[in-house]
Amino acid sequence: MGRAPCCDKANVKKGPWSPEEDAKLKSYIEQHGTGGNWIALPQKIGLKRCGKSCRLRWLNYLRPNIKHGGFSEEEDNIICSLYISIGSRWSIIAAQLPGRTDNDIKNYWNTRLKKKLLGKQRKDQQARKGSKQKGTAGSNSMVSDNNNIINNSPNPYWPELPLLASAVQYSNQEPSFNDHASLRKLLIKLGGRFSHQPISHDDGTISSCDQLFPIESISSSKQVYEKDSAASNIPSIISSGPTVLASNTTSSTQFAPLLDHPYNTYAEMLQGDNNSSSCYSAELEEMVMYNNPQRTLDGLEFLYGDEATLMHNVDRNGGTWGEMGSLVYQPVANSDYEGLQQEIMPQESLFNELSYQRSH
DNA sequence: AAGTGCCGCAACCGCCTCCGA
DNA sequence: TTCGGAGGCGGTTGCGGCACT
Repeated sequence: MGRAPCCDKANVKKGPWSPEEDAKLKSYIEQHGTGGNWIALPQKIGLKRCGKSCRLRWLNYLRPNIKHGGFSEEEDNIICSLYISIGSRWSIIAAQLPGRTDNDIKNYWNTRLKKKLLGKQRKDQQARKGSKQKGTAGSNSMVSDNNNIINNSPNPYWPELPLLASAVQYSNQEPSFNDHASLRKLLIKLGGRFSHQPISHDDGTISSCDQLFPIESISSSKQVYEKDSAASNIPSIISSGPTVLASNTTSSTQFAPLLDHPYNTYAEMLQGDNNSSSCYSAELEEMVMYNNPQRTLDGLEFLYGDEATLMHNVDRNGGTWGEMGSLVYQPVANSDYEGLQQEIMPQESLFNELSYQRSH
């Protein structure tokens, strides 16, 4: 027994909208508004269209101040940053780009931005592999790629993200993510119930944590994360990896799911139970699904790294390949600057790529 | 000039959430 | 508390235009 259709499919026109239909819909809404009922609207104005179709047409094309195409560099940056932070929440991303619709941004991402980044990333990976073979000792490749940005940052513990620093300022428009505070406010607004939580460590110490957590996942994170399908109930704005959410405090940050993980930190998890290499990728994948069951970073698989690269990093660095996981997972407890550097690295890398693409 | 393949975009589909009865 | 309708959203599809052969 399927869901009842929202309209009579047989008597509804599909396909592209004609100028006449557009005009009818536009003039009616401009005069009377939607009346709070999209389903009834097409009958009122004599359109043989589904109410949902009318809504979509209005929101994406007919309403005033809609922009199409011509995405700016700032917009690219915002889209990428938010995609990394919250995944494919196009409506939320669109809300930060005045005049843009979620559909537009989604299309732009799928057809252009993703490919752009992917192409460059593959180049970089090949270059890295090449340089590793040459035996460039010790350093983490991602860190070395981005040392300049990090080292030039005024705050070594929380380097200003390029996006946040350069986010376009829209006057008289919706707030942009021009600072961490406003971003946090937005997330609170969107996600509702978040809390600042102290972190209890296994050694009995408690550290302040300025990360925002969904309250329900704090109080019962174990139960929540044991329910695979129910994991989607976790506000995914948090669960999908808001790296940019972390404040500029020097306190540790920790991701709620890890509180109940048998390992204290993600790095520890990687180091422990080192009995087979496959367990890393399996756990990685599982946690990706936990964090973002339906919204993995589609098209950004490169952010996880290919398995060869992954294993290579595990071997070389004794399991501290947090730079791979950090895009997908939350920052684990970090007390050292270098660790934090590694966590934010991939995001920096993306911005570098954007800049690179722009300049080539 | 015709055929073919690719790409981008508009629109649809179906699931999920919200809200009121 | 439950249920059903409507809105909202993200994923997917299909068509039209363009480039290439």
